[in-house]
Amino acid sequence: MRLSRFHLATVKEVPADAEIASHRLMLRAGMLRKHAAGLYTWSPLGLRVLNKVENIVREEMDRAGALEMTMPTIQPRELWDETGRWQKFGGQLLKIRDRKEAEYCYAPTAEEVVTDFARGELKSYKQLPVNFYQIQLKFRDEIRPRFGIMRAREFLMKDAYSFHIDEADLEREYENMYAAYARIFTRLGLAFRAVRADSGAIGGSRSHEFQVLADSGEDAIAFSDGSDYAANIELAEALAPVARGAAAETPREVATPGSTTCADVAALLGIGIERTVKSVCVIGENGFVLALVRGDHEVNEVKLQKLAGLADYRLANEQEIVDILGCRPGYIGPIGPGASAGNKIPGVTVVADRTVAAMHDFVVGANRPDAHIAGVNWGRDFPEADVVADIRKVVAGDASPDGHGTLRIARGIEVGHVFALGQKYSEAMGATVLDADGKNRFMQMGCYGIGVSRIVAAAIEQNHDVAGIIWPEPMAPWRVAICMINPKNDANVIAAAEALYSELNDSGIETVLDDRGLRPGAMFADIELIGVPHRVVISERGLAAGTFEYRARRDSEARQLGREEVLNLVRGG
RNA sequence: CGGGGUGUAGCUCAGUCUGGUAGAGCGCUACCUUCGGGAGGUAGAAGUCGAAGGUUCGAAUCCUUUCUCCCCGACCA
Repeated sequence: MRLSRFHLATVKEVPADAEIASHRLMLRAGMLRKHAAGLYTWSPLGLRVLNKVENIVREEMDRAGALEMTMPTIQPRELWDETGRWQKFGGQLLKIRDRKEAEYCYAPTAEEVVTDFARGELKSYKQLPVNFYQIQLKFRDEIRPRFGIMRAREFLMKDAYSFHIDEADLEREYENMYAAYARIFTRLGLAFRAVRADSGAIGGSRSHEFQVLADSGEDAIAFSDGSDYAANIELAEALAPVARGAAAETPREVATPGSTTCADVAALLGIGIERTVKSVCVIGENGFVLALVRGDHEVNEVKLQKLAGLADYRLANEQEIVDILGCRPGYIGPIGPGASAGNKIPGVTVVADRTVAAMHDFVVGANRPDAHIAGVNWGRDFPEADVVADIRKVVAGDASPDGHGTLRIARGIEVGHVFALGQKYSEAMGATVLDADGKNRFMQMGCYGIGVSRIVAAAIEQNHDVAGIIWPEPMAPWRVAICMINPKNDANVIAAAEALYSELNDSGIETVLDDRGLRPGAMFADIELIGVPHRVVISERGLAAGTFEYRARRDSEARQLGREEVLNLVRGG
């Protein structure tokens, strides 16, 4: 490609609200232009990169035996009613009507359509297993699109769906896809980690997310320093602590005016925050629930949702708290007015984190303004909790759930997800095949997603410097850039550049020739910003000395080298 | 969904409080000088000031309505 014929549209300034590196750099490099919240045009430069990612994903999916196809982006309501997801998917589902007022949605995913396809096509176990996939735009009406293409509303996704006669074969394909994903992200040159993920209310057998490690990631992941354990923090188990210690103190009310947080109370009393307990008020199916975690811990919403009656819980508002506990937030606790073992607070279910259930001689809110009670103990000063469960987020330093090592916390960008669905969709939609005994059986299903467009942003988060993007070679728009210095002054510069350009392209190395006639500084700035891995500079000076200048994007200095040396470097990678 | 902010030239933003008829930098066009790290000069083109309504002799500026985009927030009591 000659840059004079390409639409390279770099800019120096970007909107102040582009906050993370990948968003800023994609805008500055002219890869993206926004039209509305979460809706972007991919420029020719952006698309070159996106296509690189897409092709690697396609190659590895094909290699893993999956079959590419394409399904409609506009999908009829009837199919979504079969699984109940027309309602359950919520506000992220974009619903539209045609001229006859018939209802459709723009696909956020394609389980319904692929299952509809499969139940029509697949009649015998002999046709199984099979794995269908597509690479296609999806639309999810995100509450808050942000970070450019990282969390856009319209995005490019590879979605695959596999069908099996039994769980064992689903398990085999799950492993197959897991391995294919690892190959894809390795080939793309990304630092990633596969982590156990929440399988949600769907109740599938297993689920793993592939997370690209980056401080700007929206997900938190926990991993052990002593084993290969890694999980999304939503899922990571906090191990049950050792048995509760014996009560040593007696309860005493302490005045804590203005101290509404555990940290405030601990500081006021001169004790460690790990001796305080935090009370969170939520409303579940069966009414008011007081969830207790240690003062320095946080409630894990996903874990809490899994408890009976809390699937659709919400936080209580201040009025509800006052009505039930007779006290405003800040001084809430599990102790009723009488402070005795038999004294339950009417209408309140107490759910204690396992860590809290093992505490003794601790501090809780008094359910009276400006007061806490210190030195309290379970079963003596108030009843044992109605439910004891793991409801807290793990923190760095917790023991690893597999018993080996301690946990650390890192941030990640979810770029892939593999999921064993089981029979959720095949049952809901009646997708059966005849087995070897001539009996109808619901197919076992798996689904496997990759955020193709998100990978582009994630790669930039991991690979950039002050000058711009540093593409991993497999996704670079071009492998080599040739820059000419003052070509107008010396026809030999043009001749040498053209010759090298032809030779590289002819040998299959994607090369861009900067023939725009810019001054060197502007030219170098552009080539660095768009992240081309190898740069060759051809100048009158260099030709006189019989050398080209070579610099890899990650190098700090350029080198003057002979033509053959440059060719070897550029080819060798 | 709640709270806050924003909208002026292709881009980034001043100007709005205190009403008087449109500005800067970058980019773009032409020419001159430059030419190894985003050059300098000269001359230009370019905006129904988000939209609608109102107040006023006069509105980017004040008032009302509405839309857009952005940020913060479930909350840790």
